[in-house]
Amino acid sequence: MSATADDRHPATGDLRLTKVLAALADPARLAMVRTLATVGESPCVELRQAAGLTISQPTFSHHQRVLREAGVIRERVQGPQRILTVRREDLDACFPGLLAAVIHTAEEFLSSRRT
Amino acid sequence: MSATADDRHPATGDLRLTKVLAALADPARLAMVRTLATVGESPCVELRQAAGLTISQPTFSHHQRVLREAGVIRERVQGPQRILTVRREDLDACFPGLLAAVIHTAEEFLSSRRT
DNA sequence: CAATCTCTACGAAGATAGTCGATCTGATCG
DNA sequence: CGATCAGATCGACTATCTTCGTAGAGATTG
Repeated sequence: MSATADDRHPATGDLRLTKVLAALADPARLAMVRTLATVGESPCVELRQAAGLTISQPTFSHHQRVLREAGVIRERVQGPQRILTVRREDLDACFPGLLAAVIHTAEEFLSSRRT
Repeated sequence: MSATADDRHPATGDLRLTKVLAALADPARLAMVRTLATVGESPCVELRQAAGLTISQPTFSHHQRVLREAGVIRERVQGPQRILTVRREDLDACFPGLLAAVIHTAEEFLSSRRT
């Protein structure tokens, strides 16, 4: 409906809260988003390492897809690799405060060892 | 570990973000929480109506259980019925801003007809 | 005690999600 | 072109979730 849609990423106006929450309601994906929000942007391989995930590459790719289709992250092709970023502005526009709350809590997770 | 646990409700310190997000990542449960946050408290039957849910009574009871076990709502026995409330303080203590973000968005949902 | 009202608990059936190994595509570099 | 590196896609398997009808448990009312 609005901008940003390119067949792989949902438009900003098409984001749905239940989908975003479902996308974030997984330890692996939460770690991905939290790490991505911290480092700004990152290609898949590096993110998988940086997030400390021990999952297989196809599984990572699956989670990446869930996050992308929910509108949480964006993919940018750069040479042979995909650069991932969090769709901060779009998420803040649709669900004000949500991302901040999730990320802030997620950071506390790191230090308090709760998952 | 901390207070509030009574075998049915998790203690405040035991709340997990992924569980809370998963509990909220369902249209029916989201409607329950949003409505409950608005009316303050309500027994099951009234909440089911107020939230505009067309699900069966056992299904409602199931969702109610998911929310309770995630620590999102609290049940208080009053005569033959259970009074439900949102665990605002506990949620705000563990995940600052999360509940507000979800509820605020949910209210916009009502008027903009997006689900 | 019987009836009723409010919910819980118990399967069961169908759908969805997470995981992986194997394979494929697409870009880059000799 | 051949090799390689970065990911995507394809089944397949398992586990969990959603939903319901039926039945049960606890409180209140006659």
